[in-house]
Amino acid sequence: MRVTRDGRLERGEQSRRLILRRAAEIASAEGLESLSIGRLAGELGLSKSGVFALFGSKEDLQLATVALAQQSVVDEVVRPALASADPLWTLCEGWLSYSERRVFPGGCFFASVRPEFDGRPGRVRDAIAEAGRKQLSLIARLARDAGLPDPEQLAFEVVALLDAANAASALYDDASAYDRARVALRARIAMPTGTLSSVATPNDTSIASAGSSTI
Amino acid sequence: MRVTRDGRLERGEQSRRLILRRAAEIASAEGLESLSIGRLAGELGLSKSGVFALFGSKEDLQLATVALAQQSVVDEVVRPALASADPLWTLCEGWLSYSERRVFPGGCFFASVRPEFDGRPGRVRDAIAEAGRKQLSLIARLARDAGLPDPEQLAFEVVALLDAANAASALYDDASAYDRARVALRARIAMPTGTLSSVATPNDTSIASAGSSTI
DNA sequence: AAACTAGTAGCACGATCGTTCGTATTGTTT
DNA sequence: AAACAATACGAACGATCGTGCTACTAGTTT
Repeated sequence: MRVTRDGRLERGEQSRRLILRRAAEIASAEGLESLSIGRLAGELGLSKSGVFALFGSKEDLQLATVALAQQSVVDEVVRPALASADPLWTLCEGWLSYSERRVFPGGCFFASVRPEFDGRPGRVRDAIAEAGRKQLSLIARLARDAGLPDPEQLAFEVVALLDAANAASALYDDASAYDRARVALRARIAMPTGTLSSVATPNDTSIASAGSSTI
Repeated sequence: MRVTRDGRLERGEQSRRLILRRAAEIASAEGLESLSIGRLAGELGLSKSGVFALFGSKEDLQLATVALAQQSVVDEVVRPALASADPLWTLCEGWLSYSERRVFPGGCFFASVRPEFDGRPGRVRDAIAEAGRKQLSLIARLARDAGLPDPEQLAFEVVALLDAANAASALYDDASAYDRARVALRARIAMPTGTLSSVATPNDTSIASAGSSTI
């Protein structure tokens, strides 16, 4: 048994994190295919073969990038929402803020890479689709918990509004799209006016355990 | 003055059409950057330099591809809608059908290429953004003509639903997304039940004159 | 101290990229 | 007939792509 972490693995993980952070930035702005190993190495001052060896293949690098983005959304949006008093609204508002604050420079990572891969089969497409399905089912579950009618239909409409705000802000540099989305969302989701309860039980279900096998 | 068309130009236009049709197919499924001149030439049995010479540069090829896709949407969706009795609903239904029928194999061409270019400045991005703005303003105008309140807000929501249906069907192979969009659209747009009037005056305004300088 | 392991770099490979050049072919104009 | 114009091709360019191989360094295990 070892009481201290392996320094080599630790160094590797740190390098992977550095690379993946940059990879997610590039992918959110220009797509997962514009993400080249040589470019990553050049921008980070590393060797091409070194970056390659840390992931084994380009596809595995893309998969790890998707996993990082997913984890980022779970940590910064999903978990706080699940711990709030009005999870559905908090999730929507948190997601809009997440896109608006440009945590990734191109806005929502998944909105950027989705059209690129929805046409070609493979593990990357499957990972992206799985993330989207989780988002949809989570919203539907929260809508059902909130007693709203036809939760699946509502989830579809909510995701549509979120994505539209992200797309419009990215393409037109028009931040008012977020307000349009908020207006539409408010009309469909009951929103608390004066309740402020930041403490709640963070009951993590299946959502929080997502994509950590590669990193 | 010439009474007959120049045979050389005619041959060139035909080649350009052949190439652009294929280019739009590839781009709608895999993106405008996965569109390589060599690949186009190989799949069509042409020479790489020949394809290149017909457009002058890769960027001009991409611009011409965008223009072709835009013209296709105008011809198959916008024009029939403007000539119908209920333009707004006909536009939405026609657009959904256009995506669902897979006129382009990847679904909506613009939904596929938008995220790829919304992060990098250039003429291609400008062309895509301009097409999106035209779509938005057309829907808003039709909503205003129909007497619906807050046309700009409605246009935002309509486009959101259209895009979401297209995205879901492409990523999940789930055709029911189109029905979800129809349900949501029906709730927001008055739809005629028994009126059938296929004849109307096709008053083309600014929409029909789009993107024909390159071809 | 020796054996082993994970990360990192250098170099080279075949393939493909966009682009350029020279040239042949075909159609139009004079 | 000659001069010109547009399409089309083949070959080659420099650059970049993903990947494989070899060697070196640093950290762990025996």
